[in-house]
Amino acid sequence: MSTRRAPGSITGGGPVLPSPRPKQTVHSIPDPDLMLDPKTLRTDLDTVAARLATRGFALDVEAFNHMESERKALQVRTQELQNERNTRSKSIGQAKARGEDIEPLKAEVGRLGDELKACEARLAELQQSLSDFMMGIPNLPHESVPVGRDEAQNQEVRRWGEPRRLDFTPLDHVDLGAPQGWMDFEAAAKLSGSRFAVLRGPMARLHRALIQFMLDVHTREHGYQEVYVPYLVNADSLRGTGQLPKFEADLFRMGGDPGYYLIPTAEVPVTNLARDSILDADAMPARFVCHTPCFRSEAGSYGKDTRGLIRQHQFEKVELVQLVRPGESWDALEALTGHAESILQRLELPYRVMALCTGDMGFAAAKTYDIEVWLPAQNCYREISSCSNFEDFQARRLMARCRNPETGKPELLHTLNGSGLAVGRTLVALVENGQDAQGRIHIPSVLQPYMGGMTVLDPGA
RNA sequence: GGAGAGAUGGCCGAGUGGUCGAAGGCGCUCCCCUGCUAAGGGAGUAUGGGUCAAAAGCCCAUCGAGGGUUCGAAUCCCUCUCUCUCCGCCA
Repeated sequence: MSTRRAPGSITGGGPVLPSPRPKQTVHSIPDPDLMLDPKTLRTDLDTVAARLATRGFALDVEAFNHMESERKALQVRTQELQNERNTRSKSIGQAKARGEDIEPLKAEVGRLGDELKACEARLAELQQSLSDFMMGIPNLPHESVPVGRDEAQNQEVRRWGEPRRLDFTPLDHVDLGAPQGWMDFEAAAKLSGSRFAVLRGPMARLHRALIQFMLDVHTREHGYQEVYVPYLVNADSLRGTGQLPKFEADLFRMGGDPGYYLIPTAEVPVTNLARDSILDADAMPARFVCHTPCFRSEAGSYGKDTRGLIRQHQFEKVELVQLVRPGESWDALEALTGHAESILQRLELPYRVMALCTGDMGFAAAKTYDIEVWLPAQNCYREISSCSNFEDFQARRLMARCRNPETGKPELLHTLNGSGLAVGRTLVALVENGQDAQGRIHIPSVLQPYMGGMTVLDPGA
């Protein structure tokens, strides 16, 4: 994952684990793992192209049509040949059982095999190209998404809280934390390099308190089930949520054979819980909350946010993930965004909610709200959470389905996720918004129980 | 890390080259019978894909994954993954 959006979503649901129950297999003739619905693509290509254009994605309609018509002809022919081989082989078996001479029959079917092999090979190749092509197509934006080219066209949806009026010049979190040794970037640079941090004493505790607080709110009040997951995942999982193949440069990859990747967000392991499975309707809206470290290479962000905790190779995040029935995901997105907002409200941190425009959304999202928190030292709002509905885009890659209780048939579920919240950035906001003229940092009351009753971080104490 | 065993449908479990997408049992659904309950009888019960405007139908694929042998593979060969047992080591 990179700097910007990562897929995420939320949906309502009891704190019930999906009971994955694997099952699956597909193959032989590779079914392309697609992102958009292949049927829509075939039947309504022009509309799709037009909607993608609003995101600045130029769909090569001609290339698609070309591959698709060839695929169709080839697949039909291949299946015909397979059918013929099957029936003839079957009759050979019967002839043999009757004690007839089967040599001539064998020779005949053998000839058939050559064409079949060629067809299968070409079809596999073509399916692969088609799959690669489709894997590169981003999701269709929802109609409510503002059309725009970049960040500047994002729309503010609402604002909560008033930035505090200060009668002194606010310090940023580095100036507030580093002199005390609460934040130590030099030590981190020695241990690892740039874009790492060491926290000490009360700051480390405050950081931990935030995590506990967020998990408690989401599990107790918002109906999420807490999950603990691996921080190293395989390539299949990253493909499922869309980080691969396009964004490999944003990831840390481990050496060795399995080639594990460090997770860039808990979205990857948590959403992949549903991979290759069919969830029962009664498990259905499934809501998960998960605290993990996140690792991002931040390739291409040289010189950006180099100071402080804002952009790190390693940071903690509490992630909200929802798996919902299609048709419920838009309500779920609003709910999930509200769950993330409620953390900021309780922490008394002013924020605003932005609807990302078509050009600024992540690859897999149908719609994304960014929540931006007020940072007095920067005198602006900065992203602290990104909440997205992916509809069935991720689910199609994941083969994540749920059973429709009416029809009894499996159907693709919808995935959502959002940060609830990014812990490092929340710490930054807390420190900067909570400062006073003496450089003390006031702890919001909801956090005090997690700090042993401490009400203030005092550099003099 | 060493030694061995295994992976089949929602579950259990047959199946070592041919009519097996897969016996049988369990579970589940529907129907019949039965004044409740219990018992009994019958039918159905995987997933993905193609063709089609769509449905039906037809067809293809799937017995952990990938490759190979063969006219034909759940069954034979190779590679990989995962699970279990024992030993060692560790948190």
